[in-house]
Amino acid sequence: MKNYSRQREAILNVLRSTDTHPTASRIYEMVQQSLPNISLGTVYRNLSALSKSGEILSLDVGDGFEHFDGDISSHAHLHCRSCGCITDMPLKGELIFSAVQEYGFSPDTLSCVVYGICKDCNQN
Amino acid sequence: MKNYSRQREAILNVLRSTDTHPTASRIYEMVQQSLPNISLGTVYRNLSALSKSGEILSLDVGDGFEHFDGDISSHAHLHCRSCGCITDMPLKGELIFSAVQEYGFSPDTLSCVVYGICKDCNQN
DNA sequence: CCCCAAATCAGTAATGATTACTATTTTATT
DNA sequence: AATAAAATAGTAATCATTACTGATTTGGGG
Repeated sequence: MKNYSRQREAILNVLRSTDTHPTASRIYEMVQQSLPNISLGTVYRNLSALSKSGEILSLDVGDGFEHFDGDISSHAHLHCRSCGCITDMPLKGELIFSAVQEYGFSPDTLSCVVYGICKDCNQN
Repeated sequence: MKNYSRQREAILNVLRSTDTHPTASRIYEMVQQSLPNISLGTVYRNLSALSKSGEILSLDVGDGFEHFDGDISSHAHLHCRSCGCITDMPLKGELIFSAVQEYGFSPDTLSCVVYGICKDCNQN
């Protein structure tokens, strides 16, 4: 049996059933629908544990909030300076990873954030 | 005449004469050597202005601190999980930028952070 | 089924990087 | 020199995140 608490399962479920990149407090709100008594500290603690174990990704786009991503496949993030949205884009990390190794650096994770204006904001 | 204050000039000089990626409070310490009475708020305000105007880069590696970079040429950052150092690596952004545009996204800045273990930490 | 120890929790308090505020000083122009 | 606008030093406030504490849950024997 997995050594997961109900709380941790619920957090993981929330993250795996969205393609948004919610913050801790947004995740807190979403998990409250199935576990009304969960505490914010529990959300933070489990997000930290899941991130450390590699089951989820932590993402920092410089807006003052830590964002989380249940999709750990290799992809880049497009962050809109206007509306703040974060969208995914496939990205092969091999090229960058091999270049990195020439520096004696052993890579484990790649975080690629492109800043700009998203499609919707461009049209409005 | 540039509408730069002495304080802003000093901050820019500090950033352009190092290849480290200092935090605001480290920059504060460094600038104090030439301007002992500068205040931390002034450092933050000018870093924010310089970053907005594109003269410097703001960099977030997820260690809880905002880092700043006086080198605005296209390059990736290698962040060591062991010692916390940040080193530069040349990176052509064209490939990623052109892919991004297929999403209707207008890119202006690319932030690429590779996490792992640096050369020195690998040897110790 | 019951006990126990380890893990996790809910709730709250503390932390600390960053931002906001205010009275003063500097700067640019006339 | 006078004036108005901009920037500053110093301090107070903000708020996302982390730490803490006593209670609850969990799993493994006996």
